[in-house]
Amino acid sequence: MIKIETALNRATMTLKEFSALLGLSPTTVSRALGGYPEVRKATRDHVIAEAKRLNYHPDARASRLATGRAKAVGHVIPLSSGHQIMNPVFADFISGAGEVYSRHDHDMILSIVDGVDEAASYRTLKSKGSVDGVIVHGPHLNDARIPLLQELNMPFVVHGRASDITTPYAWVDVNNRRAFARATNFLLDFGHRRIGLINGIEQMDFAMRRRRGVTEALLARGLALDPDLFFAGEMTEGIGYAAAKTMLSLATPPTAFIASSIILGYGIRRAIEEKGLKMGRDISVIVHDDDLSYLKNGDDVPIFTATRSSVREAGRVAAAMLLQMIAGPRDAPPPSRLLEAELIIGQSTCPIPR
Amino acid sequence: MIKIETALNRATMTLKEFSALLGLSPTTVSRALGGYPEVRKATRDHVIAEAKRLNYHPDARASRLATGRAKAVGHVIPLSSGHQIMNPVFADFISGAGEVYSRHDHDMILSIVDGVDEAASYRTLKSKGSVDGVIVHGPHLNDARIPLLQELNMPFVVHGRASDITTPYAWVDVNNRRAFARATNFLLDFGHRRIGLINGIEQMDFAMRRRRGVTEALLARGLALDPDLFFAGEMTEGIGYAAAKTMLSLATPPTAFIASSIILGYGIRRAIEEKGLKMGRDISVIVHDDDLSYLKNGDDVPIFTATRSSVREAGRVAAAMLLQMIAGPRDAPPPSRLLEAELIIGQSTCPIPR
DNA sequence: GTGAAAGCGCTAACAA
DNA sequence: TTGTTAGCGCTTTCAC
Repeated sequence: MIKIETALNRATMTLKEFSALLGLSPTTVSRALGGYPEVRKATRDHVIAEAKRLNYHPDARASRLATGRAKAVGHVIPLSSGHQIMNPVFADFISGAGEVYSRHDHDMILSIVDGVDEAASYRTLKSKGSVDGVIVHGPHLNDARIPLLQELNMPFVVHGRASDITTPYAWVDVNNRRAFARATNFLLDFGHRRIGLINGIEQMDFAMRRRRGVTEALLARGLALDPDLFFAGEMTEGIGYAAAKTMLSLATPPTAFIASSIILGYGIRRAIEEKGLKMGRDISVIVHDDDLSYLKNGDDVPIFTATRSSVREAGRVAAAMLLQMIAGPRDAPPPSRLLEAELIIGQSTCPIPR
Repeated sequence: MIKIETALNRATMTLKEFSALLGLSPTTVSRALGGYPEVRKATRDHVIAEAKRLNYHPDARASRLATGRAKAVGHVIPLSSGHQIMNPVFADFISGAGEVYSRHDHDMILSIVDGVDEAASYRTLKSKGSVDGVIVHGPHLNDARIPLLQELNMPFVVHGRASDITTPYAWVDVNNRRAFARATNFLLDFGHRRIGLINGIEQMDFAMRRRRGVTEALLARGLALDPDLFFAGEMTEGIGYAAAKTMLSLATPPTAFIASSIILGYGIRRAIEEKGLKMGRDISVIVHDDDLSYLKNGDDVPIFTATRSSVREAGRVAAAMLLQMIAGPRDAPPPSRLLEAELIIGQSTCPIPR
């Protein structure tokens, strides 16, 4: 009795206390809250209303132990690729995924694992049981995490793909190859022949696909990607600037650029203007970017043409996919989705090459 | 017996199985692994070695229930301020905090709560018990989360401060006021008198402090901040561009700018160059930025002068503080740290105003 | 439709 | 120093 009195004055309450308060058994209350069918509607409604009124929430620690499910999903960021988490694209993805998790009452756990013994980190993750599944970020062409997670029988969804891996696995990716082929064709149609490509590091699967999109489009018109007009590196302003500057100093400089990120684009613009040229008049620039949020809300950035797709949406899709894999049978074939990138044409592309 | 045989072939093992394997009691093993003193060194070493060899890790769900501690920290991001998570500064902070958590075997939980009923979200968080404490991001001047968390008796550390709140609470902040006062003095010393300030939204505590730093420095020389030379808004490229463009069109335009973020800086540069002016020659720009990682690794961005401080370090400090609060007595006075921002002077500041 | 009771795998008194 | 035992708060058979 005393217990019940005090329960109301505590920040938190147990199922036993709460059910005693309602004059019901813990079992019934648990079932009512858990959405199990074998409860009378009136009972359920009453339980739910009272839970809300008294702010009762089942202790997540206890239900995790009892069910054996963590109700949590891990997003693992290798510390080595420190740039990964800094990436606004990553933040957007996470934010989309987070929406889905909170809708399904799952936690999102961000683990920064130091690359030293990545395999061990995943083994630990599995055996501690604090997540039911993971999202794999920034896959390399032949990413070791994929076979590892398969071996551990840990459900996972890859954001992107690992082209060198042939066994089936679940992934969600944006059609990078196509987006870059389109951008290239767009420039080619306007007569550009010398197109500079400034890309991300090519161990990353997405960067490789983007280059392939460019080369394929060139090839289709009997052209090849001039090594002098190609650069792959970190996607920073400084790198974009340096790469563009070098290319612009060539005997026959490019008449257009394709850049793998908006940040590279800022650098490229700097190099162009330093040469006394003007973007959109003297030289075309197409910037690929996956939904960079600080260019949203009515920003007027006419000097960029962007190929954008909602990475946030990709996050939502991947999260939903993973939750389904966790809930459903483990032997279902891995679902995957290829999202088409949206192509936005702005004012900066000059129709006629200089 | 059979149980033990199979345990080795399973992905995961219980304490009971593991301890039986070693011929010890579960208690002893638990103590050895948990670092409790009352275990013979030889025993502990053996247990640790075997745990490693057999990849035994205690089930986190069970230990959470048994101890009543979640071994997890929450970072709550209001969805309303969607820009929050997109922010590279936020990513850096998170990454620093994450380092500390993984060193202390704590999980980092990212919750995206929809701003609709934020209070309820925190109550739920508390009563579900899936975190031991939280980090509060992006505080407003009079942030409602602070009294709420205090009422809930949930340990928390604020990244930044809420100036209108007088009750003591734990926070970690960069000295924004001083950084901006310094930047202002720097420009004033070179003779600048018309300095444009392009700031973040002023409900955010950091933005208010930055403006205060500027006005105080001006005031100390008998000057005031001209309303025409002040703009506060979202920190996007487009906003920076628009604000700078407006100011540059004034009858007496500014001879220098101070910008609250590198992204604003990119926009300001665009406006300047569009006017046919050149940064660092015709006009000075000082950009404040908290360790924007994509300007790191040897980037050569001479046109920016930046006041930088390691937000990553702030993340580390805040995380360590919170872990200590969780572990220690609840009645200790809240610790707080004011980190000084590093001032980096580059080549873009022209000594003589135009 | 509801309740009693037995775990989930660990930790922490208390004993030895 | 080690082991025995009783929970932590929930879910889930199994009876009623």
